[in-house]
Amino acid sequence: MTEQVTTGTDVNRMRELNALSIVRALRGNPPSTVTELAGRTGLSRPGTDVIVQGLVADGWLTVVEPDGSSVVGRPARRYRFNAGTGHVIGVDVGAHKVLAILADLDGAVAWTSRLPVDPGADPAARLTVVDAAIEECLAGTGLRPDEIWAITVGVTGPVDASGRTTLFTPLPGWASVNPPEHLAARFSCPIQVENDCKLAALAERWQGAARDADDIVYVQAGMRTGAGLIIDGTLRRGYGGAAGELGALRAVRWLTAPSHLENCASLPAGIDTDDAAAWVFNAARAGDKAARTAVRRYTRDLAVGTAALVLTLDPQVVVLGGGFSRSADLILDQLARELGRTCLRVPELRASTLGAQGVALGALRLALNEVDARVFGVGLLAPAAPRA
Amino acid sequence: MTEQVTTGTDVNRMRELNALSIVRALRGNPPSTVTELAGRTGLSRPGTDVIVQGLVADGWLTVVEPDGSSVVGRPARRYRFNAGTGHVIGVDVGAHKVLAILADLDGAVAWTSRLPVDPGADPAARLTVVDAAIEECLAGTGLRPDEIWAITVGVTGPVDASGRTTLFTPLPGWASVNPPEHLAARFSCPIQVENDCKLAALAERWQGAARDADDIVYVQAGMRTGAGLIIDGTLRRGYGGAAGELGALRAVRWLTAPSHLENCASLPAGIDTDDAAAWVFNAARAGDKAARTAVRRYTRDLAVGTAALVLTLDPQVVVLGGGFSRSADLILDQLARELGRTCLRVPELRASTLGAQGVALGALRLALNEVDARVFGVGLLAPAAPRA
DNA sequence: ACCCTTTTGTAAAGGGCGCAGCGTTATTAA
DNA sequence: TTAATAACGCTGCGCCCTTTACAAAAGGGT
Repeated sequence: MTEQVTTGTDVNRMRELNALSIVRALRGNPPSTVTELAGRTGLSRPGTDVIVQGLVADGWLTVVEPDGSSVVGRPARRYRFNAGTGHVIGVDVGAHKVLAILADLDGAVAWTSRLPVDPGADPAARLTVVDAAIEECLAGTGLRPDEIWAITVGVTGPVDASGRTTLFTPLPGWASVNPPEHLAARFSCPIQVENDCKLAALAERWQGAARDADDIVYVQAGMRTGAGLIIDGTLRRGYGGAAGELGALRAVRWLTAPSHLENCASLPAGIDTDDAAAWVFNAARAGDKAARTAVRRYTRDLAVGTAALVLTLDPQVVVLGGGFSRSADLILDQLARELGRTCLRVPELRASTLGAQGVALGALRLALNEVDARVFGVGLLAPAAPRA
Repeated sequence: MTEQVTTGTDVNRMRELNALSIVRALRGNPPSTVTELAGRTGLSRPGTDVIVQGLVADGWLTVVEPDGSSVVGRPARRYRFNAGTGHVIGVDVGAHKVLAILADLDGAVAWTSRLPVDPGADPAARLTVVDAAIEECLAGTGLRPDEIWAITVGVTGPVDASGRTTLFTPLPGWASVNPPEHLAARFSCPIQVENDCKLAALAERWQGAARDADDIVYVQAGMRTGAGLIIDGTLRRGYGGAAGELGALRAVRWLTAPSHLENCASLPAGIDTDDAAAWVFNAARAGDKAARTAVRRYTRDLAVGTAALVLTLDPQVVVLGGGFSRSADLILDQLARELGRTCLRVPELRASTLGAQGVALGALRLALNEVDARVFGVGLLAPAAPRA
């Protein structure tokens, strides 16, 4: 006997689907009237009204009493999706800082907390800073832990299905850490960990430079070089979560590319390693010969791996992000030329527009995706935090 | 005003969905009783019965009168999905041959036609052979053109959204040809063109070496080297249809890899170029030193691009196909070693099991996908050929 | 030969839902 | 004040699925 293959549609399920339909027609739109919702969903107006009343009773929707905006005729009540019913948190665990953002179900940011952390801090100390950043977000908004519906944490290095970074990570000692386990003590909602490049890619598609594209290669250009891939509108992780880790291949020269900047001949002594790249980019912009050469060599090496990604995936857009994307003006033109030499079809090249917030915003988006899948996926649940 | 976002579910649509549900629960299963279908779909037995009777009346299902297989109780009528209601054709347009396969909606092969074609034939001559191969399939099965529900044609070179191979193609003059336009004169069903590597990848997942995997890199190893990518269970084409064309990147050495075989020192004079590779593989298997070196060098170059694909996509399985996959025994071990050196996580390596039929079978699968999406996608239509 | 068990086939009753239609209500323009 | 407009809200209708019940068709045992 075969297992249950497809789920038949009951008459109750139909109403559930229609309720979901109405919520989806309202989310991301300004407050709407029942007539508008009926038009968008294709349902009849009386039917829509009944469902809307039910959603109001459940707390998903709230009434907005009519303002004077109607032209003629009886002014309609408008309904608004109650984005404040639930909240999510996205965290970026970087080498020098922890950035936590708290937002409602529409993704509207309610609080941001940025705390410094010592690059050499051990995992326990780093997790303590994560806790503190999250705590600040809760305190700032007055929310309780059980009012958080999902949390996503962004870290460097590939993340496997269990939320661990087993393969490697630049953060000291981090491989043995399991952040979901740590956070589960305080939060019972779904908690995910994801690679920072992948999250930044997600953010660029959500609110950044690639809002219009479904096939995106995001290249993180910084002291570490990485990539995040969005294919057919969805973030792709690969079977073991290591998709985009092309930098591990010696031949693509991503590992050594930043050394061109660090070893620039005209670099004055005494500049910190972390500031060297910025100095070289500025010098190149000012016309310094050696700096221009260093940037050219860096870009040439960056282009090797980028070309491999472009030829493999044929994306619509390549987004250049990471710390060096502030100097995209120095990189993009040459990158385009190099790609033009090697690629069959050169995609659009764009610079990231999100800056340092990219990873945290991507974490937010992934947390929202989790909520969407659980709460708005199959049927419409009562408004409450999903359990992990 | 926003456009219609989600489609509300009417009570009629519910029955449509349930009918679809039942068809899906029956397809790919042996003939089933109403009770079994009710169990699989979660619908009630009487309700299921009503829908099944409707599907029989529409011609989607046929009754199988009870045999003596029941153990106890009244023997049940069994129902069977009428796979013969429609048929699809998959065509592989190669340099030396055209292979056409005709199958029913279950993918059961009903006729195969393989016709030789001169490697130097111009596009018109090649299309004539395609027509002839299709004609043989129709004649062999006694089907009329309007009983074909979808056709897919596999060609070498990247295929863009319009079905043209504008970027490049190894077939002489082929860039200016639009096979769908040609076939549309005789067939009004949907006609697609797709790259041969992508189709072969599809076939390996359907009936070949990677039936269990959702993340697959298919590498076609032959006189031309190419790749097809299946990510999260779906064939990915890229924004311009050029996904997987990594071979165009000089640095990955796929273009020149076969030359190691062609230029093998121990190759006797007078051997045809097309047979050279096979000779070298045989010689290597027999212990010939120069041949073993040639194979080793070939595999080393093949591994460069394969590593790039694996690191980019982190697939579960890499399938080695193409003409050289007959000699996978000589290639796979070394390929695994090379990948182990460069990749974070080495996927399973498997040899293709479909041989020369791969591309045509993949074309068949893509045609079936088209039918599934159109006829079994949103609702259940009457059993008739969809229009292009 | 008969009855009992098991499972299928079929008919009738019941309930939920969305739709169409129409009267009611609230507001603006004249 | 009246007409026009558009949203609100109620009632009856039809459809679909479910539950319940009963008849029909086998096999097995007495």
